[in-house]
Amino acid sequence: MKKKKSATIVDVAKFAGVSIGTVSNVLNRRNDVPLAEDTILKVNEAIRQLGYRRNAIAAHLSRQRSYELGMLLPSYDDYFVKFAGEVEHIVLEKGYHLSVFSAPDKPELGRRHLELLLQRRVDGLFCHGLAMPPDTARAIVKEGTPIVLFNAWGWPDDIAAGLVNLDVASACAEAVLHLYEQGCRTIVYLGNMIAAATDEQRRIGFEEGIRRLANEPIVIGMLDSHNPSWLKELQRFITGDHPVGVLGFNDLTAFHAMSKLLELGYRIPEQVKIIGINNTPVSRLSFPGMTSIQNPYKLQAEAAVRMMMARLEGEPGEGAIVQIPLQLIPRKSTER
Amino acid sequence: MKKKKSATIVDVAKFAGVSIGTVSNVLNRRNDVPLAEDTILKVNEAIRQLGYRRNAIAAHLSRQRSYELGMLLPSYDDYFVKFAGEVEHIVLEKGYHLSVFSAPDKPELGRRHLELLLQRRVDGLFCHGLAMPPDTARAIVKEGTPIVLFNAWGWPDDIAAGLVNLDVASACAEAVLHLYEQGCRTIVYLGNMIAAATDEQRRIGFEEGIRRLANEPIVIGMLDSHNPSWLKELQRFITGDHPVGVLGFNDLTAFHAMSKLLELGYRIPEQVKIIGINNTPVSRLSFPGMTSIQNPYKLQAEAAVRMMMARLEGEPGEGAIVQIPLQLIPRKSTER
DNA sequence: TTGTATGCGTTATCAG
DNA sequence: CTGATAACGCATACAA
Repeated sequence: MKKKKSATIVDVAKFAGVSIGTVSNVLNRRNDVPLAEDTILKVNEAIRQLGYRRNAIAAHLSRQRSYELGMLLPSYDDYFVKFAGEVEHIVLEKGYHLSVFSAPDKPELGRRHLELLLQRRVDGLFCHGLAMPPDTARAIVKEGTPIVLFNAWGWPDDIAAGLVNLDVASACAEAVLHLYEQGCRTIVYLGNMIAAATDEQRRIGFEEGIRRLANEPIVIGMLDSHNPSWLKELQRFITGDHPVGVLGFNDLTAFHAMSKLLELGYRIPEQVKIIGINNTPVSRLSFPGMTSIQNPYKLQAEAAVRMMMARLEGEPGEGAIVQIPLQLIPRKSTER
Repeated sequence: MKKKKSATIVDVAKFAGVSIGTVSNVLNRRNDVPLAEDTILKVNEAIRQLGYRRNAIAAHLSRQRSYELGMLLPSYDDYFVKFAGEVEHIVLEKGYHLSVFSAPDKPELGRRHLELLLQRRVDGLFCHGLAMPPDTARAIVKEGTPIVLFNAWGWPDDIAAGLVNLDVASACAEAVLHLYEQGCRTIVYLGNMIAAATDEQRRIGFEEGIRRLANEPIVIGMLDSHNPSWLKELQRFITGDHPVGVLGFNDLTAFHAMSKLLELGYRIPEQVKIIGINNTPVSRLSFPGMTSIQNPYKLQAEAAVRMMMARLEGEPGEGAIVQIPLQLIPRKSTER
């Protein structure tokens, strides 16, 4: 119950009848230091008996490395959590600890998180493009802490140790084409102006898709789900000649639209076809099943960690840029 | 770019022309040590100029406290993430850092996480009842690290510094009554045998609700969503005389059932009424809107942190037990 | 009010 | 192969 002080390396050394340096050596199994089989046994036995547990704080101070990595997220949304979980898992295998923070639209809170991480002397930072302004990032890197950015579209590429962007734009363009192929002649993007930078990529892709359809007679619409009249405006597009295609900001936005339309009596996919983004459980479980865009967070996590490790354990090297492709998952909501 | 070594307290002292002890004093603004206004200014100026940032690792080693708290989760499900985020936010205000881990049904991974946290000398642990076996918890507490348990139903109450359980059982009982009041004379629980301990609480509450209806002529059913035939079995309950009430393991399970039934042509809420648990966005956005049970994660987080802080900063005290009430949110899916 | 000295638990260097 | 010993950066009694 009381703060019973735990055994230290000194206790172990005493118990095993060896010196503290030796204990440290068997603890860290350093390959350039040969060890007697017998010593190892003695030390391990002492560790067991005393219930010794290495003090990571002291080790980190001595080593001048924290073996901690930080991650700054804009929110704890489904996709980010999965990404973070994946990164956590991978870096754990490599002996690192991941500290995750999110600062939902609170710049001031974000700075506090960052300061905390920096005070903890994290060895590196994974950072979403929305979670930190570019010049802050540049300053941190200049002071020696590598940063791997993800989903930082439009950032200057001289800042980070790496840049891992989802190719959302291409996926959205593909989605537009898919809607066209399924018979839509009116295609609408239902966005989210609050999440500006994220929204922009979807818009860019949407417009790119439209551009590829330049010679076709289609009507396009750009709506925003934070505008109270989005539903009314959406209804105006539904004329009856052709099905209307809707690409939502994410699965939830798309699902919201689908529910509202069903409630109003529209038939999906006959009158309206809908596509979401992120392929969350709701898109799979809804009726009708909702076409969505799979977000390969695992791939992205692997790429991000690879970059971080290259910087941490290898050469400084160039900051690589990687585009992660997404995949359209067709379901009932866009069938012909 | 290079690992430019950052300024230390020594540099600051030199620059300000004071001693290192003084710098430490102004840094920590200890109230039993008086300071000259002038010294404070000089030191702060030096800190600014040198871009000094305190090394938390060294401070923690010296203080013999890590100001880090750990959290062990069974998964990164929506509810847990929100709870964790809330705890993180609250403890941050109090100067603590929260490290969250999840070990989706991997006992071995869970042990590694725990070991890591212990090596980092966390000051305390928040732990879900599913994330650690009771005797492990007991051993840790005996060695001096306080544990606050949450959703650890059925745990012996002598272990932890505190126990914060959601009163899921009562909420489920209430849900059963709600279904009855809305006209259901057949009431079915659609569970999840994989999440045994969690499922059990729902079962207990469901059965308690049924018991209160002991004098009424009702048919009850217990199904499991992991049994491939759950949907067929559920259909058998739908005879047409009265609406059938379904309580799902969580929103997703309930939503899944609702979608499947809609697909088969059943009408909701006329023929089947459905209740989910957790009140996630999908329950609000679905059509028809799905009645759900609100999980007050913020309340629970506050209670958990309060207990932890009492143990950390105050007296050892008794391990309190708190039951957090949940709230039924009625929507279309259970209307008469 | 400020400075000095010691300790925190490890790692790493370098003689034995 | 093993054992002293000096960092690591800071906090804190205690002396001045």
